[in-house]
Amino acid sequence: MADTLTDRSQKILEAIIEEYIATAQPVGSKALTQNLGIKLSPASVRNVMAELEELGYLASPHTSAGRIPTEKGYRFYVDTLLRVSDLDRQQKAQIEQQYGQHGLQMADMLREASRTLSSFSHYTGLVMVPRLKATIFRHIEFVKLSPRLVLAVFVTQSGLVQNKLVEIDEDLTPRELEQITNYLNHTMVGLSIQEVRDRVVTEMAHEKALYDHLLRRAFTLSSAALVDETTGDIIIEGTSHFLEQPEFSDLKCMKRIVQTFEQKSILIDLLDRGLETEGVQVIIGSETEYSELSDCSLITAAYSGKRGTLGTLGVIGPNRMPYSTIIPIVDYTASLISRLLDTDND
Amino acid sequence: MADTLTDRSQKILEAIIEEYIATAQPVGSKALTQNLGIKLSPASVRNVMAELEELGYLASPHTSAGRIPTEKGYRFYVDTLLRVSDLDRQQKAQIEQQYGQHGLQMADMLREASRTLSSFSHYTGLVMVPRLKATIFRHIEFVKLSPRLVLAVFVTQSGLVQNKLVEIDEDLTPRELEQITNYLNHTMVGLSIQEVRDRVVTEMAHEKALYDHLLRRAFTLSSAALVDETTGDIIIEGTSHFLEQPEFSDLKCMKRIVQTFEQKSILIDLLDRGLETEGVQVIIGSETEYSELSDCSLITAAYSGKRGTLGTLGVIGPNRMPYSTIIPIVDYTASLISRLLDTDND
DNA sequence: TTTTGGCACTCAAGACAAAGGAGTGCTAAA
DNA sequence: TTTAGCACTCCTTTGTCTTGAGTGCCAAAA
Repeated sequence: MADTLTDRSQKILEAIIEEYIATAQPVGSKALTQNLGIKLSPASVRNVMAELEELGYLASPHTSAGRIPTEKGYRFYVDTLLRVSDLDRQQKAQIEQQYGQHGLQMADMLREASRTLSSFSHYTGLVMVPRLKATIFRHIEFVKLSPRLVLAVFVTQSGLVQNKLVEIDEDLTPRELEQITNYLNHTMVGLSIQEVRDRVVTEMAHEKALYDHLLRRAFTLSSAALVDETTGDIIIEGTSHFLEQPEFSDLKCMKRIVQTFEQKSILIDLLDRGLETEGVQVIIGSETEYSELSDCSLITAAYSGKRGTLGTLGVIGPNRMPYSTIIPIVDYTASLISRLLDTDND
Repeated sequence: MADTLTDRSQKILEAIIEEYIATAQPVGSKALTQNLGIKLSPASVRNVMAELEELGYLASPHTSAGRIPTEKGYRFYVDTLLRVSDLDRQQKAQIEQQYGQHGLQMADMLREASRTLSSFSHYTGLVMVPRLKATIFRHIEFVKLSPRLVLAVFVTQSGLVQNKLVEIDEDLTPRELEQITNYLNHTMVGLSIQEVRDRVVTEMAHEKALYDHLLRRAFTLSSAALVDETTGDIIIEGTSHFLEQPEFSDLKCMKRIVQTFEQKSILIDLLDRGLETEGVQVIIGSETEYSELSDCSLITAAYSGKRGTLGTLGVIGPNRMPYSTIIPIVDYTASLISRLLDTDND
């Protein structure tokens, strides 16, 4: 019972998985020999199917139903059997078109990416908003809201605007605020947030800074403003596609998934995992390590700006997803976003 | 057959509606006389029920089921029968607590409001983000992203940050941008956006401005930056609560509603309607004038900042909603948000 | 005149049995 | 090694029957 499948077994497994993906119905031996390209008798196919079930690639819901793929089956399919083709020119153009018209503000672009992912895949689109940490300083501005409250508005290299309320201990005059702003904008521009933070830390340690009142305040303010919210954020579009999936017609199960989406934190964690990975990543069912999503799969890819990875995006749907069509969509969207972020502003 | 109901009819109608709201089951004559406070025989109740059905307040799904309220029934209930009590001290404290911990950035606060509305009502929370038009100028900042592209970052009185990409015809030096920024921030602070726009228009018409290069540019830039996006935005939380409602167990119908939510535009329109209304507004079923939402009701209220109404918020759920408990929640949340926006920054 | 008890009627929902069918596993023959 | 045949399983569908909740109406009671 070698773990390597014969060519024939693989062909049959592939046919079963693809048929199941298309129909959501257990696949029987007869269907395989009749409509799908299997040139064997049903009986032979049955033998192979029994073997595949033995090995854990298939399962049968009950005796007299056909077979459905297991997670292991999907995993093997994705790793070994699947050939993903590139999108053809027309599809690429269609996707690209979604972004063309817009004024292309960063946040809008990411939202549009999520929409596009959803509508082209017919599943749910996910886009992670870049972490502050991963971005590059372009501009910071402090707006005084009340004597002790300052709104820090921070613009990244790629045009993303983040803002944060900062409480301060001592009142600052508008003049002082302006000086601080100018100082920071001159010294920090072009640095990554990580570098900015390092700089602030080292300079603060430096004795000289302690004597310069203004400098000290500048550093205090900026370090408060640039604290990374550990939460991160994520743009989800097309949750309603889940309602189309027959596997989730059970309302209880459906609700658990939608609630998981609303809560976001789990999805953020899953998207985070793709940050360090090159290319498209597929997470199937329990590989998510969350029981809430044990029937869901994710297809993710990282996108990047000028200097390294900014975030990830992808699609989530049931395990039974047409991987061969969705993987290129995710892949292309990620590279498109990367390109747009790169060329847009320099 | 007068359209005015007798006292007795009203009592029975009220009991039926409240029972139906609680159980989602058609209400029969027996149940009314046994458990609910109706001191009549089932037969008498039946007579009244037949009459109420005749008048259009009730309907029967089929002969041998009880009665369920019609839209007209709910409308009469909300307008005439319903006595809403204030929230008690404890509930108010509980709601307030949700905002206490936060750093209370405007956007976060609105999101939190939507969450709170949803979790306290067990339905779906809606919060409309203030329209630019309704806000008051506090600060504007231009960040140059590329030679022809400027990011305008605009902070409102209440600390809401909006930003917008502006394309410009001619290159501006950082120095010029800074001057423009300073000029606008000095002259426009405290004005409503409407006033700022008026001002820009009149000044532009003024001959003098035409000769002042910088001034002209300042006005061009600011008018471009302050164009009101007609779209508006809305924060929706707790869509998953819809999955709990037995009336939407039909997936087809469920999906239509969730898609309507995702699209947002219809909800924006509905929330817009509450802008000019004082107090809590209830929109029942087909009063929405959207067939997609013909089985949904909204409870909305406007919230306001220092100077007049900023936006609306509310709850959407099935027609069968416990209006008596939700109306005070919406009402209190609206006033709480108004208070927070008022006191927070001055 | 209003209320109530009685009674026949309706209709959805649930239980049960029978039939149908899709698919399997196994065995023996090709 | 493949395939045809066959018994077996078990879900699904269909039809029938029963049950029960609730109604409408009528005649008697208040």
